[in-house]
Amino acid sequence: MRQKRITLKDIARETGVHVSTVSRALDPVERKSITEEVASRIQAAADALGYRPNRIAAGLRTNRTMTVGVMIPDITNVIFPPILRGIESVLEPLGYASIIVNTDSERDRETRLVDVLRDRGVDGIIHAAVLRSDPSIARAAAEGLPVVTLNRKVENSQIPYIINDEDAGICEMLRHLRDLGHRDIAHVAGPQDLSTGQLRLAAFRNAAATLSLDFDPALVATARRFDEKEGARCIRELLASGRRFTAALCANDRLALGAIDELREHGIDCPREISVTGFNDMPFLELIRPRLTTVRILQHSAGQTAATVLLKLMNGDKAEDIPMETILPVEIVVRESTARVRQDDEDRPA
Amino acid sequence: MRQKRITLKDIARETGVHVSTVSRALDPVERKSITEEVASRIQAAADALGYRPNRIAAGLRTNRTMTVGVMIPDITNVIFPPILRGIESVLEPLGYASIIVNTDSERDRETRLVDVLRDRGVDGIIHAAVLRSDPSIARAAAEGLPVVTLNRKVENSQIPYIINDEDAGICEMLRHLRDLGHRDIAHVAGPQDLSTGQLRLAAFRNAAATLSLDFDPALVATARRFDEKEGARCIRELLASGRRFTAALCANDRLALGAIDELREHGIDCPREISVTGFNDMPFLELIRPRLTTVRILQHSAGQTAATVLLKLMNGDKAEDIPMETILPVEIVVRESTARVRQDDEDRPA
DNA sequence: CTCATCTTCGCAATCGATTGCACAGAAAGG
DNA sequence: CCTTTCTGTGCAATCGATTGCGAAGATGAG
Repeated sequence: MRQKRITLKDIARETGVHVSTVSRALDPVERKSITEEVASRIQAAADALGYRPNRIAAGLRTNRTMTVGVMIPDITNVIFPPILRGIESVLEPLGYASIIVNTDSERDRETRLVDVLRDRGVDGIIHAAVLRSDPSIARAAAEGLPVVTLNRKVENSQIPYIINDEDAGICEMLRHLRDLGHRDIAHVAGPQDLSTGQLRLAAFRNAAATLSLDFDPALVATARRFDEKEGARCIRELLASGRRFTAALCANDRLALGAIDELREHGIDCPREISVTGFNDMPFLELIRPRLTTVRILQHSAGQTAATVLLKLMNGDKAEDIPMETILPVEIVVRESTARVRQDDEDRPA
Repeated sequence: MRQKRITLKDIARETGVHVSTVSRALDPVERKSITEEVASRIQAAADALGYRPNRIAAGLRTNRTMTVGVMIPDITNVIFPPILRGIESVLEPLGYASIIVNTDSERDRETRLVDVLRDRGVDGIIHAAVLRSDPSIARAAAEGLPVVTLNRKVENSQIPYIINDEDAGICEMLRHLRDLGHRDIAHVAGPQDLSTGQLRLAAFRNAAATLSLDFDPALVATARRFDEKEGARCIRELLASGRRFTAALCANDRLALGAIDELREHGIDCPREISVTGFNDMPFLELIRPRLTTVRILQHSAGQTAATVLLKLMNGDKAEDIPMETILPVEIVVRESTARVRQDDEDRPA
């Protein structure tokens, strides 16, 4: 049979004091307003009975559930689990638990899930979904719910955001390719309805300008999803266009892996004939040949940072203590999928 | 400013009825005990005001939170996210949310997290952790909390469990190797304090007997963790032992991948000289050469099944309607890492 | 037309913890 | 020794929804 829980009332009966006294004695901050002797007697009784506070009841009264909501597109996407561990690493020791929901990047799901989280009384939300617009989360934030976004910013809002320095990552990567002698560099862009896809394309364009490289719209192929199949399709498209290119900078690792596979199908060797780069540095990359040159993102610290900012928000810290924008550094990791452009390619006039 | 929530009381005031009437009108099952006209008036008011029930308050009264706890070793392990999606796919449509915790396979963490979940009043727990013993979860179940375990059973308990037919998987794989002419087959075993590691070693031994193959303890190397590095180390160990083997059946994919890499380091080709097999069929395997022959586990359906059984438990279904044991089928997927044993090897007398 | 039966709804208790306020007794000050 | 100020504890309301019970009012049977 289901054991009935020990409540404050039980302890009160046991120790002969009022439940409010018990409540105070067990609260670390209120405890000092209670005679030490009484407090420790209560503490002892609580321990003896195996008292465990009922967070539901406390939550009803205090309106704090010590729970946060985390919204991500899809947990099976390998970049998210490390983020979640990062979040957990700062929140869990403080007694917070998190409810994780997958939006599958569908707008109506996203809207519904925001409500689901609010109904459950979460104290705050970390929003790592990637749709480029979503009124529901903005509304929630406007109504006072602590919210931070990860990997993207919500326009026209006061929502703090944490992003990776993707601009710098793309730029460094492009510089790396340029330094290897590449001039005709294609971009396999991600879906343009996802913030990551759009941001990285913009970054690519900017980086080209910064490095005084030509930006040729014909050398941009846009994927419909972030997967290998689309990476392959984009490369086919680029190849079919007849435009010459010696390198392809892809908007993420999976696109790059698909691209390399497809090149191989066409008898084109990476990196000897065409260099390919990825983005994210997902796990297991070391095991796939050629080992992919990519941009490493600090997923774990991104999660930690998001959690830290959310905490400040939930604590009601002063606005000036809350960083509205956090840009995390990225680094390029050079492996085997990029190589110096071939002499005959390099010599041939553009 | 934080908007104050609409409560039943607000609707009651608005419609001129008692809050209990409102409560009933909004409850799909109680609704029929209310005049249709009143009910729809209340419904309209609720919609107009944008009423959202406070699950915390309901939870306090009913002692049901519509929340389940899910315990896994580590979310960054690629086999767990599909399980979680499977769980979600059955629970979420019914209004349940899940709190996911990572145990890191540490006993004290596991114990503590069970309490964390209970304090939050979860209605049930799906326990996919892998330690071979853990009194805390058994105690929770004994006290009446609905619990099901995934991937392992808890001895001496009435806890329903869902497992994959690993015995069959190992046996089929061994048969596959035997059919390819292999006779000297090594086993790279997983950690023996984890149920998966232990189960698969036992399965290997049984399968050898079933197939009348020799089981040579000297051809078993035991990994301390389920990762590539340990797979490599085990292969080194086997190679160093001087015992001859033409195939290595590994307890999971990562061990297998490490093994193949290490063989390559030693100038040994897989599959030409030594065949290697994995277990789990994790994502991205298709991208790694040689493509690994492995055992596919239905992670998603395992999650679904666990959730379904947990639901029955939480609904208080009759004991005979609750399957205590569910064994999910597995299938071997033959790719490139296994090949027929070489003639000279085959001919050479054992 | 009366009494029994049903429907429909209101009343109030309840879940367990928190917290503003009141009050009693002790310590302090004059 | 009496007032004033603390200090420690009790009292009771509160958070919002649920639900057993009872009381009107409606309906029906006789």
